[in-house]
Parts: sequence; structure tokens; C-alpha cells
Amino acid sequence: MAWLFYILLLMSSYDEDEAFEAAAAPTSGQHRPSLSQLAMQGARAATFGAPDTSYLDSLNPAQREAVETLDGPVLMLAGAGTGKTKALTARIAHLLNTGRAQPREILAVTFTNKAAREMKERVAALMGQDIEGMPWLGTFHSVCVKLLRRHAELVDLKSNFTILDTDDQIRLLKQLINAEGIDEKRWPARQLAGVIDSWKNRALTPGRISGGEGEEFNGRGVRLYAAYQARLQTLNAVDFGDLLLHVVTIFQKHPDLLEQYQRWFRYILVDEYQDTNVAQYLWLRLLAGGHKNICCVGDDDQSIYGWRGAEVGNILRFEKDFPGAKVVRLERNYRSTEHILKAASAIISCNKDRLGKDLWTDETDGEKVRLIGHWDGEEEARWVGEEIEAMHSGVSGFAKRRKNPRSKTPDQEFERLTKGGRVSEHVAGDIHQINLQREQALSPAGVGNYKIPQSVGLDEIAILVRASHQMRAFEDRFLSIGLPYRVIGGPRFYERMEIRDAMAYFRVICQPDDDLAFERIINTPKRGVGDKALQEIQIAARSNGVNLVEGARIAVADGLLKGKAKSGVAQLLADLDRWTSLNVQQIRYGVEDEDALVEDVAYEPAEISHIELAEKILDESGYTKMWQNDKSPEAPGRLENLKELVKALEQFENLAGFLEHVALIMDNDSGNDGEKVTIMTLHGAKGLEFPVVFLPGWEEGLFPSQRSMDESGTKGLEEERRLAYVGITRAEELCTISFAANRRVYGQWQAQMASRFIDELPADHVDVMTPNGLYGAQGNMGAGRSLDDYGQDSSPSRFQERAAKADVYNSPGWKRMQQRTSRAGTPRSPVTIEAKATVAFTEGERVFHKKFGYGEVMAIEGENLTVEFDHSGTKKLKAGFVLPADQAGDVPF
DNA sequence: GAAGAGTTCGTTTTT
DNA sequence: CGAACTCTTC
Repeated sequence: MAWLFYILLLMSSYDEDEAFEAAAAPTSGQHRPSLSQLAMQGARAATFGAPDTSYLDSLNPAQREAVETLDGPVLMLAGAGTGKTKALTARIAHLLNTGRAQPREILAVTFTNKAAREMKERVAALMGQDIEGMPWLGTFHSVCVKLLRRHAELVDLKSNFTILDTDDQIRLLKQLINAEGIDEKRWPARQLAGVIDSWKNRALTPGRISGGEGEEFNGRGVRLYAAYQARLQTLNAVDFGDLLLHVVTIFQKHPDLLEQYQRWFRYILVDEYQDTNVAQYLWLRLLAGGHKNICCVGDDDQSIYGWRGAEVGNILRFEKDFPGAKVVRLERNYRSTEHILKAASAIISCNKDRLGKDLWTDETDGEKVRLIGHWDGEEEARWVGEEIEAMHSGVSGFAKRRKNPRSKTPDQEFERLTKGGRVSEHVAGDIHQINLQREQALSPAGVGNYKIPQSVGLDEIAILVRASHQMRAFEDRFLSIGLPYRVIGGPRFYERMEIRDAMAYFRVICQPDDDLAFERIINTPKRGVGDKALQEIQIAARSNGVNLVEGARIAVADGLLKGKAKSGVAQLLADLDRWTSLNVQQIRYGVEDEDALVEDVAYEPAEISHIELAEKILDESGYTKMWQNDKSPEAPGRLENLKELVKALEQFENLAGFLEHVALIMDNDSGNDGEKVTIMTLHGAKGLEFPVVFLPGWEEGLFPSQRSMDESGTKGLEEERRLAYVGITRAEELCTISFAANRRVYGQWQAQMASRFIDELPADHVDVMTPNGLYGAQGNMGAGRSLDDYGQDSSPSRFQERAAKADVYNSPGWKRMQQRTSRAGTPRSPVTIEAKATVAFTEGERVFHKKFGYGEVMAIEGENLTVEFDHSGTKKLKAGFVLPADQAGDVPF
């Protein structure tokens, strides 16, 4: 067998002599020094002369203190927009520069890949060099995967274990619940997954679950948890929670190993410490236990992931955990104007249990936070759309007043406005000679001097919502007015069906114990393997104590399968064997030498590249053909996605490496494809900033969310309040909060009350607008439809009840707004119109169906029609589902 | 095994 | 209301 000759690839070996040479000689273009080599320079410089510490000069005193306190525990309390990443990266540079640590001796953990990436880039920029030398800068999960692959056998796993995502997790739990004879309806797998996750977040293994907790899930939670863990082990798989938990277990059981890592990781840095859960906290405490050189950065006011197991307590308790810790507060904000900061501070100060920070800024002028109420959710969306158009075209007052537009040059500004015009000469100030290349709405065509209005770019604008269903109204509206937008946080590439199918093939190749993947592909594409055949295979596997692939082999050999199933499975097995023999296997992971951890990976030699193999698999399995033969409108898109998938493989050494990437990196950045307004949730916006931010839907029950308050009481409310704080502090120049008096909730109209957070806004920093405030005399309220359609019980009157106590309600603006909303009419209680009129059809009549489109009635049997649709073939359906074609215009679709 | 009928249940989400 | 799921029927 050819692959007996293993190649050992040293991924990042460290050669001291080379480092010395590099430090001594000026570097040439080809041979640039690595980070470790630079660190050596630092070490030498520390001995023989001053290292270059110019990165310290741009830090403010607080940042500088946080950067220069290198030894011992440090807690950096960094408010929103206070330059925390800057401080963190400068600190890493300083550690290297002062010769305190080699790049591989620094453990730096973040929560998201994005944050990790940014940190790598910025450290690299500071050090003027590539990031190769920092192997332990990454997310908690990616660092844990590396550790766990090295020591998998200590928790009875093989180092090529699979990482299951939530989907696999649920499917597995479903199987277990059914096996226990529990009604999956009453005790859904989702819920069990939630319970198990919360146990894992708190580092509770099945054996450690105490009395009361055992009652979870109908008293069978613990047993199912144990069964689940056992099943994961036979599948040689882990879930996300396990990545941390297994490593914690290993460290707890093997003090000698822990000690080794404590020595290896001389300095630890943690980003977003307020988001750590118990397992992560234990993990950090174990690793920092020796030297206590740990620097945690966080903001208790931005802790918004409590519902996912994050413990604000971790950050509140830091000084107790690490006595003598240095606490540094970063309070100078470089992002927002004073009005925005004051509004955010006023809200967050209503929370108890804070470490307390006061953000301040030099940016004293700017726009007040705007507050506006609307009649209903659709109107809110319409207003926001019009505001954005006004800003974008430079018509709005804000766009004109704006001091520091982000757009860099008049050319860009003009190109944005005209989509193609060019500035040919800059005359003076904002007057430019312009050569218009085609008809422009903005100005007459031709060459001439024009004043370019200042405008707001669409990608400077974000709409941040509490719940994703709020996005719908904005999407609908923006679609109809043709405003480009981008939704962040939709369904992700790697969660699509075709991608998961393809990856299931790769998974079986890389890790034959992955039964979940095998189940997924055994009849995809169709091989005539139904439930019965699968059952036979499962029985064969179980009774022989082998995985499903081997079980299938036995089932075929013993003649347990018949007909199509038999030949189908046999063919699949032969294919799998062939593909497996072509796969580049990773054979060893992680080798250490005496006093350093050398990250290395060993591979078998490849006969064909993993990319060719992937194409071969998709092709020979018939999977590609399956979609080619598919007539559904999604099919071409899916084939396109498969091509994308193969392309993505190029960046990886082998299939296994790719699978790991996919499991850990759910890339959500859907590229910068043009200038668009961003629509996203408040959670998704953490860490981001935008010049202009809209915060719609500030209504009781929606924000703060009812469920949050029901489930977690005051704690929940305080987390919602932190979310409000996060939202406001995303804005740099202009922040607009809005709410609607009426909103459709699950199809029912509901009168809404303004959010209590609105009561907490400081009137001095808020500009209360009337609904038709900024532009034109035509109020939105009356535009285009009769508001008398709404009935009784005006919710604006409910606002009145609270008007006395809240700051903002005493402003003239609020009173004007209130007048308008009440004059416009009062909301009507919901009326559901049962419009199920019986319609008689005749043969040959043209009809319309919501899904199938237009067609012709071919035959009638009582209620049942046979309709030949223009584009969807002939169908039999009940008369109630189609309309006469001439009435179809009434049906929006 | 696919189409269509009926049912249920509705936050936030990274890894 | 509408997506996602299951159940029914051919």
C-alpha cells in the first residue's frame, strides 16, 4: 500500500539559530522574520537597548496602564467604543517586544472567529509581520479542538473525532428519545438538547448532576444525557459543549498535564470575558492557576448572552478569584457623540449589579437621539425607508449638517449619487466640475460645475432589531421601494441541505464511525433503501458491535437486504471503499518537545488531491446528477452551492481539515457585495459600529421581550436593558429609536405600549419627533389608506398614563406626536374575515392557485377539480384552494 | 414516495 | 399569519 510512507510536515517548527541570523541581518524581501523571530529581537533589545515601543504612544493613560501591566492578573473593563481591541493587541505586542513570551507561549481566546481574525490581523500589523507564529490565538472552541485532538484518548476518543453541529445533535437525541419509548411530542428533542447544553455550559457531567436537576425532562434527563454521551463516544464524536468540557475533564484528571500547559502558556488573554460560561471559566482558572498571568477584557454592561449560559458573575467576581488583580477602566469613548453616550448611560444606569463605568467623550456636539412613534409596524418600516432615502440622496438635514462623513472623496460621494458619473475636476470646496456620463436624476446631463451634496452611504446605516421576525416588515418595504439591503444572520451556507449532504459523504470517508453521516447519505440520492432496509442494517451493526458501514457490509453479505436495496447498498459500499483509499488521512496530531509545544500534523501521501476526490465523490455517488435531474426552481442554485463548496476546499490540506473548519467556523460575513443597508439583530450587532443606527420596535413585550422577563424576571429585564445599551452605543452620529402603537403579532393586531426603556431616556439628549416630522407636510398617517379601519381602545391613551412620570413625555414633540396618533383614529379590535365563499367552477375556466399559478379546469367531481396548470403540470385539488383567474389580483403572493 | 391537507407553534445565537 | 412539521391519500 502506497500510503505506508508517511510524510511528516512540521507546521511551525522553531529554529533558534535561524532566529538569531534573522535578528542580526537586515531582512530581505523573501526572508521576512516570523513573529517569534521578532520576539527574539525584542528579547535581545531588552537586554542590549530599547525595543521599538512606538505602539504605546497612541494609547491613552488607561489603555497604556492595561498594556504595561504585564504580569499578574489584570481585569480590563472596557466600555463600548473605548479601544479595547487596540489595548489588547498592543498588550500582545508588548509581551513579545519585552521578551516576556514567545508567540506560542501566549494563549489568547475570543468568542467569535471574526474577533480572532481581527486580533490576528492587528497584531500582525503592529509587529509588521505575518500571524503564523501565534498558534494559540483563537476561539475557545478552536483552541479546545487542538488540545482535544492531542489528548483524545484520555477521554476515550480517537483523535479524528467528528464535531457534531446542532442539527446532528437533535437527530441523535430524537433517536435516543424514541428508543426510550418517550413520546417525542411531549418531550421534544430540542428541549432536551437545551437542557443538556445548559448542563455542559456549567461543566456538569452526567455523574455530577444534583438532585433537583435530575427532574428535568420528565425525570429522565440525566439518564438520556448519559446515554447521549455514551452514544457520542461510540460515534467517535463530540458536540460543541464537549469541546470545552472534555478538556476541563482532562486537566482535572491529569494534574501533570495541566502543569505542563500552565508552563507552556505563560500569558493568557481573554476577550469578552463577560460572555464566558462556567465551563470556560473553569478552563481559564485551571490554565492560569500557576502563574496567574491572565488578562481578561470585558464589559459587564454588554453581557447579553445569559440565556446561552454566560455568567456575568464571572466578571463581577474577578477580583475575588485573583486577589491583587489590577482593575483598569477604559471609559473614554472614541465612537459616539455625547448625546448618544448620555442616552445609553441613562438607560444602563437603571441596572443594579454593575461594576460601574462612566463613558465620556470630547465629541460634544452632534445630533440628539431621535425618538418617534408610529401607528403600526408597517408605517414604522415605511418611515425608516423614507428617512434612509432622504439621507442617501443628501436631502435630509442630518446629511447636510454632518461633520465627518465617512465617504472619503468627492468622487466616491458622487459616484454613489449618480451611479456612474465622474468628477473631472475639483474646483473649490465642495464645488466640482462634473462630467456626467449618462442621464442623471440629480442634475442636468453634461459637463458643468456642481455642488455635490453630502450624503450618507447605505453601508453606513444599520437597522437593529430585537427579534428577527421584525426584519420582515423592513425587507418588504425596502424591496418595494428598491432600497438595497443586506440581512445578517439568515440561513448559512453550511446549513443548506445540499452542503450538509455533500459533507456527510466526506464525513463517512474521514471517520467511518460517524453513523449519523452514513444515515444521511445511505439513500441520498435514492438507492431504494427505505426504513426497512435501514433497520436491517442497524440491527446487523448493533448485534455485531460495529458501525453502520460495517453493519451494512454484513447485511449485504448475509443476504438480509433484497432487490434494489441490496444492489444499492453494495454499490455504495464499494464506492466508499474506493474513495476512502484515495483519501489523504491525517495520521498524527500534535507532537511536543522538551519544553515547548510544537504543533505538527502528519499526513499520508495523496494519490489525487482532496479536491479531485471531492468532485469524484459527488459525481460517482450520483449526487450531482440527482440535482441536475431535479426540476424544482432551487436545483440550479444548489448545484451552484456545490461548486462553491468544492472551491472552498482549495484552502485546506485535506477533507478532514475542511470538515473541522466548517464545524467551527460558521462564516456569517456575506461579503461586501455593494452598498447596502444592514438589517440585523441587536445580538448580532455587538462589536460593530455604524454612523447611523435605527432601533425600531421599542415596545413592551417585544423589547424588553416578554419571554425574557417571564423566564428570568429582573435578571432577564436587566439583560434586555443591556441589549438596549448595546444597541444605542453602536451609533456613531445618529441614533433613532422608534415604536409602534399597533403591531400584528401572529396575525393578530395588538395594541402596543411604548417600552419602559423609553421612560428611561434623558429628555435633554432626546429629540422627540412627530410622525411626519422631518420632511414635508403630508403625514404618513393619512397617506394612502384610511385609518378609520382601526377600531376601539386607543393605545396612545395608555401612553398618557405614564406621561406624568417620564422625562420625554413632557416635551412638546411628544405631545404633538400623541395628538397625531390619537387624531388619526383608534385601533380596531382584530377582525378576522372568513372569506371562504363557495365558488362554483365550470370546465375550461381559468383559475389561479397560490402555489401553482394559473391554470385551466379540466374536470370537476364535486369538490374536486382537475386543473392543468400552465407551469406546474396537472393537479387534482379541492375547489377551495383555487380562485377564478380574474380574482387572482386580490391575492398577494 | 410525493402532493396536498392538517397541525402546531411561535426570542435572541456562536461555536 | 406563515414556516415547519406530521398525517393522509393515491
